[in-house]
Amino acid sequence: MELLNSVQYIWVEFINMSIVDRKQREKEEMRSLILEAAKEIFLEKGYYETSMRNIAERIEYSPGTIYLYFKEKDEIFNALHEEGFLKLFEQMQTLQHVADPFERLKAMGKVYMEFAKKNKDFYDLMFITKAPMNIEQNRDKWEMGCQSFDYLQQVIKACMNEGRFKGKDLDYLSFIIWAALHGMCALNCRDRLHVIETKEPEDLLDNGYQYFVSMIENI
Amino acid sequence: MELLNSVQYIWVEFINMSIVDRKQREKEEMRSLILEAAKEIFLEKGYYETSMRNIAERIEYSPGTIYLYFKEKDEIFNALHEEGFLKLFEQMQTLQHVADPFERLKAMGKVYMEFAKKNKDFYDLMFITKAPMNIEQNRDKWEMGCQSFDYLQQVIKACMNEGRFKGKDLDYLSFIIWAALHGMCALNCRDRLHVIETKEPEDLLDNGYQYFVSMIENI
Amino acid sequence: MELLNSVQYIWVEFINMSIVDRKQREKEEMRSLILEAAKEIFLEKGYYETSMRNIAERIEYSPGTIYLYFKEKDEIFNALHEEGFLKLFEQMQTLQHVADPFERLKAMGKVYMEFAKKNKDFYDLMFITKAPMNIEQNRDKWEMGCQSFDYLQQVIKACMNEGRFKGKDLDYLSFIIWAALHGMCALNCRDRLHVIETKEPEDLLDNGYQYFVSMIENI
Amino acid sequence: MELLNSVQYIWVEFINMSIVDRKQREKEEMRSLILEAAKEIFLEKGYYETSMRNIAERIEYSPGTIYLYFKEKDEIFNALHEEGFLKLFEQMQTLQHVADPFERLKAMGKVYMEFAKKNKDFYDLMFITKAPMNIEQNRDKWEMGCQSFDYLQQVIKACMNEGRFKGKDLDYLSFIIWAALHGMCALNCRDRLHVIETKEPEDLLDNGYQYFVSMIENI
DNA sequence: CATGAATGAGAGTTCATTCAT
DNA sequence: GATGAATGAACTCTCATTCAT
Repeated sequence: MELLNSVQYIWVEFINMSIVDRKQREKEEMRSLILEAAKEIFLEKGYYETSMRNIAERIEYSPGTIYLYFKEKDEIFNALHEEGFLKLFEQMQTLQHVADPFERLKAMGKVYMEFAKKNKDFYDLMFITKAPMNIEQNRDKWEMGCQSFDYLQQVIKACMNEGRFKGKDLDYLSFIIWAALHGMCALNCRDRLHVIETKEPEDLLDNGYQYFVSMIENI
Repeated sequence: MELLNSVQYIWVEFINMSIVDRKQREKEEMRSLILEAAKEIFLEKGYYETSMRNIAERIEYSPGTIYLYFKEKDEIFNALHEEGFLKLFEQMQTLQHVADPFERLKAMGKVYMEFAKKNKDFYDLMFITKAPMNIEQNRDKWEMGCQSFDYLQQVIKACMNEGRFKGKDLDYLSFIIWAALHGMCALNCRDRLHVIETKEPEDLLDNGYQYFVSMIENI
Repeated sequence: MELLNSVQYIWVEFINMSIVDRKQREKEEMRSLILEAAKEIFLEKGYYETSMRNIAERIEYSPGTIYLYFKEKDEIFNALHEEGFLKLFEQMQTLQHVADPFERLKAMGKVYMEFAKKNKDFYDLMFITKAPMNIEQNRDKWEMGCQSFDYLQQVIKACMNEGRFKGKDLDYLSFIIWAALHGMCALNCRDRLHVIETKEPEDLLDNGYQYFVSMIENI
Repeated sequence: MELLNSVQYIWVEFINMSIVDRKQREKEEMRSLILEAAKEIFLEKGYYETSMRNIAERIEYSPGTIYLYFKEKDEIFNALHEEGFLKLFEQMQTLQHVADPFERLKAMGKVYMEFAKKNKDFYDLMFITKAPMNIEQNRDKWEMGCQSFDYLQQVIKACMNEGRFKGKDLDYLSFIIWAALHGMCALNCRDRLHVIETKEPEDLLDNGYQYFVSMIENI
């Protein structure tokens, strides 16, 4: 009898666990659903034209529902912002095995540009959008941006330790490298590449990267 | 009698002409007045804080009046967009006396960056903002952008004719040059330079330009 | 000819004046319309249940229209508050010819109660409602309340100067006199008089006033 | 066999009864828990800041749960209203040993005012708030108010039987007495005592009571 | 030509209440 | 019995735009 009770108890616990799990999972799924919709609309219309109502309509829920998952509009954008950086970090992880620092630097540039090409929405949000965020969120936001930049600087420093970029200042150098990449990505994000009518955007970005490499090799 | 009629007719026509002229002139003046006000507010507060009411208040007319001169809000911003390009063109004019094409290219870069530094909001509107504009307006917009780019390409071509940038493709080269400059300006415009905590934005831009020069000298 | 011009000028001025006047008048009328509606709804439902939408619906205008006449919800209530006090002051004016201070005090009580009986809505707003108002508005609000109370105190002081209310403190005395009147008015305003089932509210107030008089005669 | 069945039946009934009892008891406990939380929040923040969610959070149940014990928000406030009267009654109980009716009347006034001072929000709810309650609830509400008033009248009648308040009408007299007390309490509740800048609210209420006593002694 | 009153649509947000689980 | 996700209606307030005058 006692054994039976024990078994029953464990069984019930197991059931409960799986219910809790499912709820948890559903909650996560809903958050993702909202974030996905927000991201889409954001890309289409920009920060200011993206409304809570828009997002709610797209996912076919009532506006109030969103507030069960996010405290306020900015929290959504903050979450997207973070998600974007995590995604970028993740893709940068693949470069850990590249031993030579300059090779790694070039590979980073490639990864960065590929990310920007494939995730225009995220890229826009992370590096272009000027959204009014409250202080606390802003700090977090900067933190991820700073981390990214710090990582770039470490790699460039490693290059310098190996004798590259002689006589250059780390900050200025990092800045122009980042800016050159960002310039290409940003022009693409905001559809300015059509100005160059004789080449396709895709083509421009790919060859732009090659020229970028040639630039940092000779600077 | 007939002669008299003819004379009268011509006279009246003349009068009418001058009235039409005056009306035309006044119309232009009013448009300028509105644009000026819109520009001021826009430069102070940015696109989304600039409302038709704001503009009307500043010029001390009623909101409705603006609609007699501009079909809609975006038409005003389109006009500002144009004004921005004219301003940039104008500043580029000062370089006409620079004979050596490479010197001119470098000077252009400087002018471009100074413009972006001193007119953050114009620059934003011209090269970053993804404004909700209708097709017709968009065409005009592209035109000015294309003109700018064409001019850049001409100068680069002149450099190539002098033996610079051997083996490079004009389009790709123009693109990376533009992108590098734009990258720096855009990061500044959207307040991303604070990520680099050890240097001031002003300083970064100035030295970034120097490194940019060094890059295009060695590419 | 000059005379004619002068006459024309005056005539046109006259016309313009009357147009300006009419506009002014219409503006005032609209404000009154809004205030009237707000007052009604306020009396029916109280401060918190009175919404801008309610008010707009009642006057059959769009919600936005109200904002052309009042900056925000509280401004409406502030205006009503002020209007109420002005009305009360006005009715108090009729007592200026009452020379004897005690007679005037009693008359004031009567006027006060009549005001409360006939303007339950205003009275409620002025002396019962606890609305969240911003500081600036609050000061104005208190000012009118203080003025009222000061006036009451002056009259009571005059009575004391004539030998009445011997040995009493002016503040406490003023307070209990005001409170006794307010108590009757407030119970009426919030429909508590039905608790006394054997008398009609009207009757209670009238005779309550008589008993009040008898109280202050003998205190 | 039949006997056995009977016994079984009774036994089962007994068991059921006790289950029903327990359920009943638990239900009561839950109601109390909710009311207690509602009261706390209500006393802290007032009616309009008290939301069903607040209450649910405080007792660590879900909002839906509350609806198993109360049909709607107002039912909770009705219950609180009742509790307020019970509390007041209870405090009045302490006066049962005061034999002399006039002494008791004066003591009642003191208790009433102390209650209002110490339980501003209860007092507000009981005697000032114009709550949006349905008819049935309203009847209950009146009942308690009427009981209170009846009790006051009984005491005053006893005074009259002893020769006090000669020639006065019971209803009018009860009314003015109640009103005088209520006036002081209500002005305090709704923060109007600050109008009297030279005295503290506490002080005003205490001395106001003394003057009230002096009034009913001499009426 | 100019007005300015008015609108309608929409913004972010809150909350009492319901209901499938 | 309890949950908590979801809703729908409400809130205050803003703004581009229209239109009778």
